[in-house]
Amino acid sequence: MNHHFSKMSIPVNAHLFLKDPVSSELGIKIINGSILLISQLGFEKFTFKKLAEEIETTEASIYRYFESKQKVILYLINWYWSCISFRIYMSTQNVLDPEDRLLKCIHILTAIPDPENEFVLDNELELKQLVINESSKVFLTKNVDDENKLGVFSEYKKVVEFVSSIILEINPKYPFPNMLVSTIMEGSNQQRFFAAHLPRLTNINQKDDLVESFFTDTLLKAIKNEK
Amino acid sequence: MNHHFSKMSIPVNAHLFLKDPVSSELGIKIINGSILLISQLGFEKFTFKKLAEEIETTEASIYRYFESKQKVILYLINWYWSCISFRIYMSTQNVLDPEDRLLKCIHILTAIPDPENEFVLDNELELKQLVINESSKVFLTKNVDDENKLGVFSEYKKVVEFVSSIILEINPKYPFPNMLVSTIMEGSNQQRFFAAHLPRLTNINQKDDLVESFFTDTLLKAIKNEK
DNA sequence: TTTATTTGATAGTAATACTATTATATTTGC
DNA sequence: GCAAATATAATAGTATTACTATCAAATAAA
Repeated sequence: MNHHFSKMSIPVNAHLFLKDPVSSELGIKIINGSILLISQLGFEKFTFKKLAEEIETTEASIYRYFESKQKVILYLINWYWSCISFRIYMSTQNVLDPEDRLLKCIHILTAIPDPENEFVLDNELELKQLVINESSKVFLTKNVDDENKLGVFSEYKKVVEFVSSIILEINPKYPFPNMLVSTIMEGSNQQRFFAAHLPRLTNINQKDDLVESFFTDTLLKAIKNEK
Repeated sequence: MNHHFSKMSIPVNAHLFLKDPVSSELGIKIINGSILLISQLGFEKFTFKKLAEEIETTEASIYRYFESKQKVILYLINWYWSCISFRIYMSTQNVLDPEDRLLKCIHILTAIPDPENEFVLDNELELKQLVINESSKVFLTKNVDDENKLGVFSEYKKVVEFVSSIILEINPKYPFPNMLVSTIMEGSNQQRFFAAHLPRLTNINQKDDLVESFFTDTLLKAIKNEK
């Protein structure tokens, strides 16, 4: 199942663009070109000049959509988290047992979705890879506080709080729900990066993907048992 | 207890500098100036020109010690992990019970050390803050693989493997020791960043520092219980 | 005190991250 | 169908960055 980027109304914070890129052909080309080039070059070496060449337009035209390359990557990451949020909503809606709901969330947060069997939006897999490789850089700047004021991270926070509330439903006395969830969300991406580049930091082998099992195991033990 | 940077023989990978900065006055000024400026400006806005102004030398002179600003920050982070490694070695040496040893490690990895009561090297606290704010950016580049080949991350890996081996001593069947340790090492820094800038992602309040308790709790539950 | 070695001063370059201006298409409203 | 609005392209320009190169002056080692 594949759904079109432009057709899905995944909301993205309007402070991130000057002109809504999904509103025009060129805008869509900017988005798709950015995903491609950031993945290829890494965010540091990604420039609007190279992007302009790639999609056959000019730097000046791109600047009419996005104020800076930081805003572009923030836009993409924002879109990705909106997308995760949407998937979590879809897959927990009709699930009564909170533990089942929690497992669905952990799956969405930690696994690489399988387009054969799962609902996957267009561009979602490429974006996940981009988030794994680049997203921390965007958090860890002197601008976080300003960007946070603009609501750039609210989608992310909503996910954390939604999953945390399920944890509290299961164990109302668990003292660290948000820390646990944000650790899992960031940790699972980090472990995938380590698996690819610094495998001695992980226990991941070629055969099976242990990321989801590890975090599921850790989470369930953490919230269930009293010390 | 405070010990001098230059006097301690904390080893740093020799591929990271052109000329050993601890071997000269200017070299030490480059290190200390870098710590200061990277903390103030963030790594992105840190430049050798600004550093040269700060420590009253020239860009060209700095380039005789370090090939690039990336190498400088890698040097600092490398030094930090050497330092952690040294502290872990010191504080576990004479501890027989593996669980006690593990708790000491987790303390060193997750807590902000207290210079009143603990052995703390000169610059260590500033460097810890720098690692919290900047270190992920240095991992997450297209150069990781090359840097990894030069052994830049070996100190980090050694810590992971040392702590993992204690976990396996306690529970030889635990399947994810390295993942657990690296998640804790990165996660604790990340949680401190979140606490300072995106507090809704954590459960940290002003009064007490929950980072160590959270990770200790999670770790002990993870390795002790069978599902 | 000669000779290395280290540092300083200065210059230069290609690339980056923009801003500004003007011209040319394209769309839309009437 | 045409003027008016809007979107895009083409081009130029700027300050800063991340270096490299050269040469002279200061300092330390033999």
